[in-house]
Amino acid sequence: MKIAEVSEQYGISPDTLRYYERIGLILPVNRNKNGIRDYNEMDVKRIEFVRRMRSAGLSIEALSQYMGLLQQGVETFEARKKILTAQRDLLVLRMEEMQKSLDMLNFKIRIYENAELGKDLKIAKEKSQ
Amino acid sequence: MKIAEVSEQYGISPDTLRYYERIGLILPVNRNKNGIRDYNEMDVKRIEFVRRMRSAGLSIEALSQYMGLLQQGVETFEARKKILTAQRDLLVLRMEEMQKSLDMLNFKIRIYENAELGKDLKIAKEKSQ
DNA sequence: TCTTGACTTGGAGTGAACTCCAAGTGCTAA
DNA sequence: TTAGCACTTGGAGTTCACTCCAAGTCAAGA
Repeated sequence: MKIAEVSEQYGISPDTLRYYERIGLILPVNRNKNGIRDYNEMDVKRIEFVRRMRSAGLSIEALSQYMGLLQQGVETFEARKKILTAQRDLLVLRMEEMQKSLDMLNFKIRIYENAELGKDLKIAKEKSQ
Repeated sequence: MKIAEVSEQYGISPDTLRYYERIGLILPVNRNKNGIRDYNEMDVKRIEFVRRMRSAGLSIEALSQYMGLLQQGVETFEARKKILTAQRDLLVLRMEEMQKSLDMLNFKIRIYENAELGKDLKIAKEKSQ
């Protein structure tokens, strides 16, 4: 799979994909005889994971750490789990915060709706007189 | 209320509070005779709102727009509601994305937990022989 | 054969949101 | 009255995460 296809499939620009490789967030991708990147299934799976996690707000730093450990075999299991659970806990906190903000937004929106209703009622009242 | 107290209370640095004022995200705050900012209840309420919304990921741009309209009286009700509902919808989308990421994270964590369990079982098995 | 287009590289540039800094002012406590 | 501290300002610097650029290579199609 070439960079353009991967880019298309996951909505990550080729520049970003190369950037991820450059900073070590994803492993160096195999090249064909012309030096063109040829992403294999494993690469693509990892990119999918990274995309998901980035879209949830995980930092590149945390992901880089995790992806690094992935390369170092079974003895890093515990460390990997630690990173993932820490990130999971952070994510849950962020979501709780967001829920509070959502409630606040909905509350305010309801106020605007009621205000409109009030206006309508006033208009209706005026018309009825 | 002085800037240090507001900063303390909402976990926003004095620099950030001044920055918000500078870019028009919050109104110019009244000063005492020495030119020191003296936040009133209204200021503080707005700061609280901004903090909540920023922590949920709303952009400063969207918030600035909204805060601007707040200053322009009743005829901006509709526009304000529009901004808030648009932001609410964005927020809901983000939260849905995050939920998917959370599911994925939990799934991976469970794998690590099971792997550990497997290791334990293997050890137990070795011991029993 | 020539052009087109996708790719390569290293490095520079961008935008959002802060964060820091230097120089200065003015209350307060010793 | 002098030291210390919290504040003021405008502007510069930082961080994160891309995003763009110039110059070059290569292969396939007209």
